Amino acid sequence: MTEQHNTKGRRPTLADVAKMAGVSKQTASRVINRSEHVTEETRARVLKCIETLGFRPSALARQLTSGRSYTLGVVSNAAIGYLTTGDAYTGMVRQADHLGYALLIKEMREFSRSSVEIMLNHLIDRQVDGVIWAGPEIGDSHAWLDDYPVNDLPMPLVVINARKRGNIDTVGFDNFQAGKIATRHLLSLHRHHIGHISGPMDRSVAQQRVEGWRAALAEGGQPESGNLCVEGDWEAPTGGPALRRLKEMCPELDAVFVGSDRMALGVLFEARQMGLRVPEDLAVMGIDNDRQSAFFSPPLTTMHQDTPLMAEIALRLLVRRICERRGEPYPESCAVPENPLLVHELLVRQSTLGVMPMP
Amino acid sequence: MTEQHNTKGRRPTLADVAKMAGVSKQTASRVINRSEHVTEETRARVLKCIETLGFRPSALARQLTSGRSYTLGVVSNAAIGYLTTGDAYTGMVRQADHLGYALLIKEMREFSRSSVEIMLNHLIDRQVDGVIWAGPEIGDSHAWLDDYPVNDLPMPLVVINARKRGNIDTVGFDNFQAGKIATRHLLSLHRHHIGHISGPMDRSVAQQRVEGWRAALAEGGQPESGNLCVEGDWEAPTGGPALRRLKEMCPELDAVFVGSDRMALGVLFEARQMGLRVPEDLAVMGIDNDRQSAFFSPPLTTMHQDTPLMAEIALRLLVRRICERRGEPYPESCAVPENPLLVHELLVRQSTLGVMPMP
DNA sequence: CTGAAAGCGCTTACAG
DNA sequence: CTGAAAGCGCTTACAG
Repeated sequence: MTEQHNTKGRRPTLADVAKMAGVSKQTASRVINRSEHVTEETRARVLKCIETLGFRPSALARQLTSGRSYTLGVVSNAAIGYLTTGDAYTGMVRQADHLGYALLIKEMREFSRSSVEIMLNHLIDRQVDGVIWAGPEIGDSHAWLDDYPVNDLPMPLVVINARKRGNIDTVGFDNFQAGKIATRHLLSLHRHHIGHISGPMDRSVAQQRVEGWRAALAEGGQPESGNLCVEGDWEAPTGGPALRRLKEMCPELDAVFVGSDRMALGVLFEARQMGLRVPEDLAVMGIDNDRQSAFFSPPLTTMHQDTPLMAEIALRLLVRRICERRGEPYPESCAVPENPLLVHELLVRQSTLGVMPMP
Repeated sequence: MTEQHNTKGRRPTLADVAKMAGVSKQTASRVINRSEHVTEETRARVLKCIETLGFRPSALARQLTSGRSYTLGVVSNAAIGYLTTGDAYTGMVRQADHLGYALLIKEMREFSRSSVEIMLNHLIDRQVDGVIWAGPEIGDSHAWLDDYPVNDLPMPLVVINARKRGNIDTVGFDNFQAGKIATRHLLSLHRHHIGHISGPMDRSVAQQRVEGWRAALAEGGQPESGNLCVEGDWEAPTGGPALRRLKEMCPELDAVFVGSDRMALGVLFEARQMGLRVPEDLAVMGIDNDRQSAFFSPPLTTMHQDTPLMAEIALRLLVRRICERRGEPYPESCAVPENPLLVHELLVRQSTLGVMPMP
């Protein structure tokens, strides 16, 4: 049975155990917390009582007295972070479970200073041991970090998916580098008019990918292509119209680096409508490596992004910080670098290469 | 500032407020909890002290004494439920936020009776107000519900994404009906060899979709097609091989109802390889309405499934149950039906219809 | 090794 | 309308 009840009809408490075992609550507590200083005999007796009473300590009471909740706050923005957030949850939940923490999920829609404070206060009031700030960086959504005394917070905080700032722990991808590598790949195919379809330009991720693309163009001696940029919204429907705009701007367009695989799907769709052969007339590559892009038509060259891994690393870093603050040793698995910047991996498929991969 | 400190250097407590205002803790508490029985004058004085001290009540202490945590436990299986779970989170987080609850996420990998009990005990120990059992039904993962005294749990529980059983609150989709409607659509196109590619057959969702497909075939006078079923794993890579199998089993195959949009993408890919025209030679339809399927090649006919909505409804039902147990009125928005069974919507696109939708 | 006391920060009866 | 006391179920010093 899940619930044992004592004579009073409530859950058994430590006091019940102590009474039954004929010891003090303190000693019973020692047994539960595996303290050394208990006779083997006493321990056995107490354990037996715990067993027969079906006693389990109240996590709440423990949290209140010990100041440790084994709960991590996750602040996200489900409405906007949608896909990436979903993938990130996978990694965080898995790792939290592994390290013995529960995740307390809260959502934010608005990023004013006062909203941020309300959110942090909520988490402080619930005494979470640490916080992962997981909403995507939109406009100045993360500006508060610049002048907020983050180190005065009662718990450590790790930011994911945002630009690095100051000495605030941040875990994310090197989107600048990713944009560069993607564009270099297109350059290596001897394309001379390499356009870009970006995500929303108020997103730091989108900005960094654009910057990487421009840097590679300059490096490759084609800085003039740097104007061939049209803004999308990450989703498939904006891919097609953006492609048409690019074609208008530059009829010789022979390659496009698309800021997300989803928009790239829209581009491939529109290219077909326009009678453009991919990759012969137009090389197309995406970024993110959605799990379906290998089956696009043609299969999409992209940059693989391991979002669950990123989230796992963020969680480990957070646990490391928690332990450090309390002067405890941290689990070996939490020995991650201080400011990990993950890299995407180039995945070449038919949409740029034009030959079938081996079956 | 987030943190105000009293002279002792800790967060101010109710006692600090009471002392400063020259009232009892009880009265201070009344002000915080908006009790009627306080003089306007006293209230003002206490509020002022709260303000200057920067006092905020400890959520933990309140939970311990009031027996209410405004936290909902969500038990999922991120590793397996991946996409659906991600979409469901979106709805749950949004609705929880709206109703003033936080979500405590826990993951399960294994579904033995003892694992289930450990999980429930964890949640009980943390005094969650209610639980959403969100892992997908795999094999006998939900068998424990058949003989578990769910009503003896200290909190209400709502199951999503699983077969309805007994008087346990369940929220989900009518996958049987969805399979039927999908197949009827193919029948209406005068297809005579309608195959099916299912999800993993140990999943109740996959089973129900198969059953719906068979029921429609029987109803349409083509029961013999009921053998044309090949099992996939929900993901794109299994779609192609499954299509080849079906073609071997029945060279006249002229339509296929695919158990997920992702597998359907694999099917479309393979159909191209095989030189089959879609929909002329083979009508293809999926189910789920992934956000990209409108841009497949050709755009995929599918059944729209509003997973976030399902999750929202589950959360509302749970909050309703919580309030009912405590004899409190529940928010108007929580007046959902007792056992909502959501329906998919048929979305006809080119992969079955063969004409371009209006632009 | 073990225990009596105080405390975590609130709320819930019970009085007045 | 207001308050003194007890209690929620533990843990943390402090003694012995």
